[in-house]
Amino acid sequence: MAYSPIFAENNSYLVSTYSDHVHTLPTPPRPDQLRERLAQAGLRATRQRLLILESLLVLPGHPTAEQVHRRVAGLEASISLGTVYKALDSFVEAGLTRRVASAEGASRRYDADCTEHHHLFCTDTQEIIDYCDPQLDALIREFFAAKGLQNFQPHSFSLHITGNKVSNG
Amino acid sequence: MAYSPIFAENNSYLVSTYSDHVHTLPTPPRPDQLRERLAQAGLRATRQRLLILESLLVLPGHPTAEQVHRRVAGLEASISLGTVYKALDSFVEAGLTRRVASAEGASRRYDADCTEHHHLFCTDTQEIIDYCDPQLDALIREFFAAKGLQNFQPHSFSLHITGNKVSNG
DNA sequence: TTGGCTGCAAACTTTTTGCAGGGGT
DNA sequence: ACCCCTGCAAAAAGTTTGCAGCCAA
Repeated sequence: MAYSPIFAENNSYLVSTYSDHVHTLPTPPRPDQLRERLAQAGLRATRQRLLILESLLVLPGHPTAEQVHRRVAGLEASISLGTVYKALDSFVEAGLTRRVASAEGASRRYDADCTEHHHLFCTDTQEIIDYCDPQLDALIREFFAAKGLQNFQPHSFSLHITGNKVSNG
Repeated sequence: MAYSPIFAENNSYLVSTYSDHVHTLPTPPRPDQLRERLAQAGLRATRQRLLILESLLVLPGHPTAEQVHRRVAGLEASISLGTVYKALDSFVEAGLTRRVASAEGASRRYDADCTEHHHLFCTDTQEIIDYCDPQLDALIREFFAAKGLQNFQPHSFSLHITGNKVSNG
């Protein structure tokens, strides 16, 4: 069973990573890797941005700007929430980060993982769980390759699976 | 080709209905049908709620509270935006309405269609297009029936397809 | 050195809340 | 008649913006 432990961020949403194939807990990336990613995106590697990007990669799940700010502020006392918003906007524009589609919750959520993946929404706990499955990806791509969509060219697919965790599935 | 005309609501998102199988433009429901739906949900059929529910069903796509309010206010001069919010909350809680997951846009969007369907996100026009395909539903359900998810019981699936409209797909 | 980035604070948008009064059942 | 629902307005929550100064390239 590939199921990660659950992390709590205050009393907000719980998030974890769920994959039938690989299970990778976020590994804190090395500073030079962060610099590299920022440089490739054409963004300056300031202290703040390094911490913001690292937080995005490290924080379990799909943090809000507020949550990113909380973590960064813990490491670097005086960072402004406005800076976090501006940085996240830049990241999204540069393709470094995605905004996550979610129906619940007031705040926008961000995901540093720009690779294709799916989401499990637990109705009980409000968790948003990442789900990776190349087999499923292939199935969907084959379906649309065979069937096609008139007048629409699909680029990426993300399946939203709503349900709830059970003790034994 | 089953492709509906596109509707504009001011200069906000364009929305239309897209289905490979059936193409139904929202038909204004009869008042007694609206009453029925509210009664079944255990909600009082006030003038305001009838108009709000009707607007949800009639407005093309996935309107925000603001958009619902604009339409209702056009028919019933003095309705409060707060009332729209409260009513929509009740509807969601009663299962009459869903909140739509979306990454873009500041405001929450609502969908009176609680049947299972999927969404096309056009990166060019920002449209959110409904997509119905029982064949796709079956494919996904079969996949998870066969493969299963450990520790998770799926209830519903919604595929988010990002791409863009083309003149000839 | 220079222009992008930061901090701060004000403004703005969206959503929630409290309460008195009205209308559905 | 009861009490859920509405209107109003204030407040809370979330996000954007403007500008002076700073710092990465």
